[in-house]
Amino acid sequence: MLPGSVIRFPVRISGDERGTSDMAADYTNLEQIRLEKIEELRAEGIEPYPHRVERTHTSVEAIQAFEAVEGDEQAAVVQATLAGRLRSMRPMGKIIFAHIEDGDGRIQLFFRANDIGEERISLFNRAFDLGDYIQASGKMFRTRAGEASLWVESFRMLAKAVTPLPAAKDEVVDGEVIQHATLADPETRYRQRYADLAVNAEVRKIFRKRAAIVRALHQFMNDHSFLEVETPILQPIYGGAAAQPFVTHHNQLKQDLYLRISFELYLKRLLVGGFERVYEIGRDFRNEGVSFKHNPEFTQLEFYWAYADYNQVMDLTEQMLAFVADQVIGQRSFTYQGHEINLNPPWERVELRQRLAEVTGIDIHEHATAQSLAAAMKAKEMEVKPGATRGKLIDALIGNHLEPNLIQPTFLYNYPRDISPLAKSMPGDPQVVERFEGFLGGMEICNAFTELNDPLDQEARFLEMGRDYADDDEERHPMDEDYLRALRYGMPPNGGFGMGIDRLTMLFTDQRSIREVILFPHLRSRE
RNA sequence: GGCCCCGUAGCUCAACUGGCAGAGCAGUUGACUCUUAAUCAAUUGGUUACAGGUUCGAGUCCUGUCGGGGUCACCA
Repeated sequence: MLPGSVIRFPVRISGDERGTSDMAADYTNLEQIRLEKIEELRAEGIEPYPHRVERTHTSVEAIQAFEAVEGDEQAAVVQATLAGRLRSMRPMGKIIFAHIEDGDGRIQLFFRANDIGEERISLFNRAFDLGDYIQASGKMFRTRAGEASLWVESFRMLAKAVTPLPAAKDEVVDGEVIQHATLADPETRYRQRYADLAVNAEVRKIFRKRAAIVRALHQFMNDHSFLEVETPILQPIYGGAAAQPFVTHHNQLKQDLYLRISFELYLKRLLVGGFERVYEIGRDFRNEGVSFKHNPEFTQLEFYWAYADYNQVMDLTEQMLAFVADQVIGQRSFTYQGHEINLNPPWERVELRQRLAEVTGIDIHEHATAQSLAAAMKAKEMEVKPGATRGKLIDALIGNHLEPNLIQPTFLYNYPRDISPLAKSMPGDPQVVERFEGFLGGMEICNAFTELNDPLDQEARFLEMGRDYADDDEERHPMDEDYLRALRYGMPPNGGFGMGIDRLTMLFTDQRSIREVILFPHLRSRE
């Protein structure tokens, strides 16, 4: 908070004032009761939000330490101070069983009036609620029911929760927490992700796995001598992909800027500068519709590899995903939406033209123009968007007829030139470029090509885009003069690669919606 | 943006063709010294997303708005 800035304190509303102020929180009955408990604690000289914690063990550490010496008469008892959030309470008169949850897991606490006095038992029952953070000290032991637990000698409040967690009850069976009537409404789960995470352990698992995936990718790239770099998110000219950008504005410079739609053009400038292998993992922003596989901001890995071509990039892609699988799930195969997917190299490699002919009966080689291809598609009763370029028609064929059925790892290669303005043409066939896309689980997850490093050809491609795309087509690539200047200094032959990390995470976590693998997915604002 | 579905207690869900808005869990009160979805008894809690309309009567039917989900378009 900056000095001098205005801080607005929420005001507690009661009685007739309820609902008349737009500034204060509106407390529910349940919250009112807990606010009263806070006052009660303070009245008894207990601070409900103390500064310091004296944790000695996490839940898992305490149980492990206990089990290591359990049954050994000579060994010292395990004394532990634990901290965590109250997740269950089972008071039985003058004893209480409760579970707290910490970052590692759950552990049971056992309170007995004989040890801590009826006063403390009563305080716990009166003023402590599910969701509160507490600290408890005592000795580890095993209950008659067989659960390693903490026999509490003292406890204190660490942070009182005002709002109850949106969960009813949990059951632990064989170490797995089974949720009974927990927070399920997707809207609330995404808008209040903190509550979702607090209550749904399997959601936390998804994001741990996501972190493991990103970690594995960093490790793989670093191990293969790729230099991690950071390039601008705010760009005066956007490029590197066919997408609409977000526009923002720099006040002092009086300049409009775009949020990047890809890293490509900046990373390739670095190859001009002499780095041979560079990569970046970061956020792209695309001003487009949202869907189960599109979020306005998403995470990508891009790398550029000097002296390699798209065939070598295909090989590296196979190794990379096998490595990620090994690191993250310890095996090469996993289930995605009921399909068994195996990431063992090699992937199926099939030429785009051949697979399109097999599936649709249309040989794109026989249709050199958009008109001809559109006619062939119409003859098969396929929908054809008026004004689409040949490349866009082919793209539609891929999306509608190939992609959904590409469940097992598959590379489609050799793409039409006009939707690949940054890829190098095939020797002897200028209408086809050395480009491939990788598919998994019916989704495209990566895109790569032998990068175009001929500055004159690149300039021609930019001009082609300008000619073939209508002035108001927002996907039209703007001419990037500075990028062309960079290419004129000479860029080594190289293979480039881009992969969506969100979609990869969907696959590894068996999630159908991208919102399940993004902590705070974009939602329309309320009102 | 088009079309379809949805929005009821803190959470999960009921409420037949329009007829007194309910349950489980959570909460509150009480009982209970090895429970673990603890149990038992009692009990609080609602502008049925919002704004209109039709009707003697609307959670239910109609119109609009807001939000979500799905799908198509767009798009990786």
